[in-house]
Amino acid sequence: MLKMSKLTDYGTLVLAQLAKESKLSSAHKVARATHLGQPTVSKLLKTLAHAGLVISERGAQGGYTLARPAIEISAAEIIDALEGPVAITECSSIKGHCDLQSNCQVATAWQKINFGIRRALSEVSLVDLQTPVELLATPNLKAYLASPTNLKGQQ
Amino acid sequence: MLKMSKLTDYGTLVLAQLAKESKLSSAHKVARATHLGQPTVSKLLKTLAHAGLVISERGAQGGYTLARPAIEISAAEIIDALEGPVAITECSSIKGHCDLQSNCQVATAWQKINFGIRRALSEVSLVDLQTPVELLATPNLKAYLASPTNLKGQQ
DNA sequence: TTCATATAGTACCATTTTAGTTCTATTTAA
DNA sequence: TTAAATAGAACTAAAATGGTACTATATGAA
Repeated sequence: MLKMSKLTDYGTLVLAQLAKESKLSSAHKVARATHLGQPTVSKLLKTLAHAGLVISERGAQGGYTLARPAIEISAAEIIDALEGPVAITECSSIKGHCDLQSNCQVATAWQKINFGIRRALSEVSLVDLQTPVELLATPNLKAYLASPTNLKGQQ
Repeated sequence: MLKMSKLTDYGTLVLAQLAKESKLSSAHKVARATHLGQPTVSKLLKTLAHAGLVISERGAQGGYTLARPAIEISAAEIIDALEGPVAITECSSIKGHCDLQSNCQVATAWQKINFGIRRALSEVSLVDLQTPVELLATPNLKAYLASPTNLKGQQ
């Protein structure tokens, strides 16, 4: 699976909808536009507000708006906000806190892969997510693993 | 979280252990070497055998061995075997099968990202996972999204 | 002032997924 | 014949997920 939860998927829709509006949008309005349930949208927006990705205004005529321009909101931040930090294995988030640690030969590489994916996601913005793209080429993780000094050429 | 399950993590340990042995190893032996529970290892090996990553031999003196050299077993295959196909969003695995499809502005990009991560994982082998690496550089997904024609230079 | 609108926060529940175990059947070498 | 070993299915407990409900609070406007 290695997949996002539905809520993260929905959250991206919600953020994309907010990106279209310049003014405050209420949860109700966003729900209508995205065809998602209003309570669900409300919950998502609360979480996103808590994470600092959206700003809320309470009271009548209140609502939500993006805290930053869409170009400055990354895919990694969206996932972080709605699912907690990206961690492909459990022990990659908390170093040296695993019973198997002393016997585990493979943790390090999974951690590196996790880190690579995370950084990759941090370079994709909400704008990128909204824009249909023709083709996504393959990031060559294996080449990176084999020859880390190649990094500069890739940036 | 975007993380693997514990079992996939364990499965990698199991495969790494098999890679160390030239002969058949029983589930019991692998369990001892990896410090995992024997029933759990047994279940993992059955699944891995079903996926074709290991070969089993029944009866006394039976056991498991890698179906292919470790260099030819990819991280993507391991995840596929133990968790099903990698799919960062639900609708990325089954095209055009989503209620929100007509309203969903962002599905495509997530699908592309998913595809990129999947391909990246397919280029990391079990050998890479066993070998400690110094640094994993960042695959530049955003650059790929922006200029897909850059692909050739990366391979 | 009052009220309708709207977010904040928490708690809750049903469903699904996950992790792990157990049991029976079958195979095979000694 | 028997012990060792995998095959396969079923089962259970615990955790995560998706969604809802409820109370409290803030604010603009009649």
